[in-house]
Amino acid sequence: MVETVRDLVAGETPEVARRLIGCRLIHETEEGRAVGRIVETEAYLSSGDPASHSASGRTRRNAAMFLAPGHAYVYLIYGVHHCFNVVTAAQGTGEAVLIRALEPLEGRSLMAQRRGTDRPRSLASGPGKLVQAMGITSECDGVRLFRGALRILRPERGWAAGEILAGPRIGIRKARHLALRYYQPDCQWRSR
DNA sequence: GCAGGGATTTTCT
DNA sequence: GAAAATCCCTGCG
Repeated sequence: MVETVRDLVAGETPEVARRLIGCRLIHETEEGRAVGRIVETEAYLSSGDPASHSASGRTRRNAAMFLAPGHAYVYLIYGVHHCFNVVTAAQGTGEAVLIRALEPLEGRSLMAQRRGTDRPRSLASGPGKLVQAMGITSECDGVRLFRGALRILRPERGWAAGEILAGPRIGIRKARHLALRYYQPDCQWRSR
């Protein structure tokens, strides 16, 4: 039985990706507090996964991916957007779970302000969107997600996940045959 | 509703 | 030189 977030993120990465669905991501800043429920994730592994940033070793960008489980890995993609990951596996391994979409729970007006839109479905339905909505920046790269301003909470007591499916990851060319994306088919808040 | 293209950093070939 | 774990705007139906 998983009791804490620390336990949760220390397991096998694909299993962690599945278990993060339903957990909440919270960020408290001077602007206010924003909370979202994780509804879509992707696992990135350290071996047999050429799509993973850790596939060709450690660089300055991916260094946080090699920290202990429960750290954040935030990186810039396409030179424009940032993506948020939860580091998994043992320190030095290089595995993580990309958070792809959130259901906005608290601070929706703050999210709308940060996103520049009032459309609820556009607030956090994509990895770049949720980073913007939550006010996550590159300064969050490498922070621990247990007790700080940015942290993960387990699902509320009594909350139950619906059906969770695994399928190909989005936006990659390599390793398309691996079913490492986890999502709820009936969820209106996922990216697609 | 859908296709196409631009923005712009990091890394690898 | 090109591709990449993306998003938004435009143009066209």
